[in-house]
Amino acid sequence: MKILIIEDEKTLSDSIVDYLDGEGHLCEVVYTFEEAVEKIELYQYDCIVVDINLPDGSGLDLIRLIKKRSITVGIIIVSARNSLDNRIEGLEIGADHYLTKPFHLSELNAHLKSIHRRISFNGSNELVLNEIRLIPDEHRAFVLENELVLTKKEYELLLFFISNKNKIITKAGLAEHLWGDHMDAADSYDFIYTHIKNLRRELLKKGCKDYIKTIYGLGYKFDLT
Amino acid sequence: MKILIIEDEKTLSDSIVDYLDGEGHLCEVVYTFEEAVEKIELYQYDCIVVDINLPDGSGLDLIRLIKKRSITVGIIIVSARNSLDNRIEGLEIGADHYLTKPFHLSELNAHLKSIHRRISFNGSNELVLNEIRLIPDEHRAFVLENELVLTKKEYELLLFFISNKNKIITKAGLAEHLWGDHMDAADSYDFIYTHIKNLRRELLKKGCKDYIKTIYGLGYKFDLT
DNA sequence: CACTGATCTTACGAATTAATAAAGATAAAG
DNA sequence: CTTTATCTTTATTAATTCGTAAGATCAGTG
Repeated sequence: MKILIIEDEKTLSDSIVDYLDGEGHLCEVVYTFEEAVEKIELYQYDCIVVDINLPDGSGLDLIRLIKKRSITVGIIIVSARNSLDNRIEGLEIGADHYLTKPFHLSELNAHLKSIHRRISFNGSNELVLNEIRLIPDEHRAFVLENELVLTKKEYELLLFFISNKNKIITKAGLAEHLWGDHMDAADSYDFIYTHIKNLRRELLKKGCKDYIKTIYGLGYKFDLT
Repeated sequence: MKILIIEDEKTLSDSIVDYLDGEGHLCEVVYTFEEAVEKIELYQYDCIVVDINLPDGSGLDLIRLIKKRSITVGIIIVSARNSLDNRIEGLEIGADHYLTKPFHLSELNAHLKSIHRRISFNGSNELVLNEIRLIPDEHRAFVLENELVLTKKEYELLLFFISNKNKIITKAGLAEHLWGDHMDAADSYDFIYTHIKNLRRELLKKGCKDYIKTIYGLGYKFDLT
């Protein structure tokens, strides 16, 4: 999942990022209310983890903004205050979970999983698309009953394709989502060819139609039409 | 989209162009205030990306000029200065977004997308014209339920026709919008015939009426009357 | 109706972009 | 520390698109 962390205590945000990276998520961090607003308006995240006490504003206001703009994103509030008021207010305006500092990172992770389940598949814990079936919890993928043998990048690639089915995805867009924003324009995206090729081969090997269409000069499209 | 980049640091402008080309945009670059004024008065752009510090003037003045002339164009400011003043002034006089150097190209792209959304369609993300339907976000076009198979140029051509429906379009006008300023006045525009023909054939193949009327001696018209 | 210039059509080659394979680098596991 | 798996780079081959050129056709004009 792509997660935005809004937390001004650098020690905490660092350790969150470390942990979630290890869990296979892609994290970005901002330290202020203002930065958060900008990020949220420009990019799409699966989930945000937001501290209520920010140096230049309240996390609750950020949530209000998100709801006003009808942005769909999982929301986990983190706060030192443990007042019941805050908790209730947070959940009332649309947050999904509330964590009181200090908390165990595994708690955060559990909440994330619950959000993941909710957004990825409606209740079920599988993601089915024609003959393809993903079990994100377990990082596994099937074509009918055959399990695909995928590396992490290949799995992420497939997941990204599936969650953007029928849309054209540029190589830069792929790079941004799978490799984060640490890419330079000078870099070439040649390695993507390799991953695409490997994913295609594995899908084909397990008897899957080639849904990954190349859009010459632009990118790729996972085409189910 | 057709985008004018006004940035005197050649390294930066080059990498911007590279990136945006990859995203399917058409870019032109100028390096000075004066050149920018000239371009803006002569041609039409969907968006400009303007550095505030230009060798012969201020990007802010350029924006003022644009507003004074009531030219409609998306404006993204790029600046090394991070003073709040500049930012506020830029946005106040009518810029849409502000980027502080250094920035990631994906950020710029996100801003462009937001502008694109605003100008392309009012709320909806489809562009419907009789039996033709465009989804600019996805670079796709349909005739009723049949998807058209178009190359980049063909798609752009169709989009340009549609956004200038019922207007006469000269070959020079077409060349300017689809090929930018990389054309010499001495060049002939014969290659346009080929693209027009290919587009017509694909439209016809998918059962579309021939809306592209030839105006002998003048150009073309996408005629819906 | 024939002439002229504009437009259409077709086919081909250069340039760009993508796919593949294999080697090298990096990271994870034993 | 060694081994293994995964990721990235590099080089080669294949595919697609764009634009050119040349001939055919069409519209306007005297």
